[in-house]
Amino acid sequence: MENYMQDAFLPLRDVVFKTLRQAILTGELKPGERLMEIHLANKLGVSRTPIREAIRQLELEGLVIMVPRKGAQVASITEKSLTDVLEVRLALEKLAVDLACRRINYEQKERLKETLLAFEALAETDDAGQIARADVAFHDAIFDATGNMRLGQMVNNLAEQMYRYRFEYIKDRSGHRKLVEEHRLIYDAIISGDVETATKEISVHIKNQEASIIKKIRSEEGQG
Amino acid sequence: MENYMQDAFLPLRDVVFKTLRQAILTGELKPGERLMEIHLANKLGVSRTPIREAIRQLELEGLVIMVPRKGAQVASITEKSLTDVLEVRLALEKLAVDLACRRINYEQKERLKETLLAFEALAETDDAGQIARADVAFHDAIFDATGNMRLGQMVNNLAEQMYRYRFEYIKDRSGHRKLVEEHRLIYDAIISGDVETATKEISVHIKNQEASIIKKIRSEEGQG
DNA sequence: TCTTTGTATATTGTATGCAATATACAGTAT
DNA sequence: ATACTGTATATTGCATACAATATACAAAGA
Repeated sequence: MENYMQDAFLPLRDVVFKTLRQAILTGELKPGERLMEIHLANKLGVSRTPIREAIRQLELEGLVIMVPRKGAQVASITEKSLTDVLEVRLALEKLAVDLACRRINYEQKERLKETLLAFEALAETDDAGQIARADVAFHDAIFDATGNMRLGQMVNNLAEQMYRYRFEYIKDRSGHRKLVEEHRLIYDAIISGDVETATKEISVHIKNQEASIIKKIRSEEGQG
Repeated sequence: MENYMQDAFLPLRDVVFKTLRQAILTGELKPGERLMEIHLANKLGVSRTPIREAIRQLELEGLVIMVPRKGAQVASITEKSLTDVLEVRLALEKLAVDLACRRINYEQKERLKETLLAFEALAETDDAGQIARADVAFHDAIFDATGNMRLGQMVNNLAEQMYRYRFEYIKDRSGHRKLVEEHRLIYDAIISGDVETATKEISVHIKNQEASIIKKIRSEEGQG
């Protein structure tokens, strides 16, 4: 936790922000858990000021919720909040592939192909972390092709809020073949400029994720 | 009344945040202008701490940009950043009217009608501030009908980034008739559940705004 | 026993002090 | 005159002290 030397050039508030975000997304900090400033400051070896500023950012990202005079706690994901987020995310992912179909250039096609092949190769392995990163890289290549950076930022922010459950649909290898197939269909559609197929396939892709995450949430509610 | 009580207990950082945002959106603080903590603290009669926290929020909202160790300055809107934002906003506004068509209930229809009539009445006047608020109320009623709060938040955040130019298409009374007509078409489509017409008309509505804002930006660039 | 109230403690909200860094400007050398 | 450099100033980054408020818990009364 105290190894922020590697990012020594960054402001402490950003280091703290990244540290806390990571802790939330990996489940080290669990939904509902309170984020107490003094405690975190001691743990990370900094003062309360950068902790406070980091918590404010996390709030804006939707990862924590703040109650005035009571402090912050890790946001808990309800099925409703998840479907709300996914409803918006689906619309933006569709927009992204639509724009990508129309605007992608040669270099971007090359890069998209690289990320696709990297993902396919990693899908044969069991390294869930690497697979997750390759998945992000593929989608980032699509956003890059849209030429609209803000769109990519917004979708990444929405996607981040369900990273806590991302491993669920990556863990079981039976799903890998399906993921690879979905990516391939999206890729082919974008390369050939087929807007209709691209938006249809990205919808399938997102909805499959939604289904597996909701399944996970329900099972957690069942036992919790 | 409730609002008054809440405002009285609102943390200073939120008061400062609202104050600075208002100053930016009204043009009192101009693009490129530096936001210096001590200066603002003296001006608003508070310490630097709530100023800092407010500036961080403004950064996350895209209204200011921060340079490490140099401070914050009011974000300047380029034509590219504006079209990027509007591209995303259009997709989300379409999603909103789509969902509203399918999900709106009786009370929400009543409220939507009220906001429509209020806007139509105010469009006859010259009070640009009131007209702007009525416009926001109408769109908020649509978001309310979607049942997806997050969608409304996100669109409002995007819309906020062009409030600086909002008065441009409200000021000239010749445009009022067009605005009223557009609202009416959107309203009718939502009430009758006509998804196709609703999304088409909201597109027209947004694109008209885009055109007038871009016109304004270009004229500013010309003289500035 | 249950409720209420008072008090001690914990925690956040705000102000301020100090250190690190950037900026501005004068003075000097070329 | 111009470029460079050193110093003073301005400004942010971080830490800490103090104030305001919420929380927990115990004691007292119904």
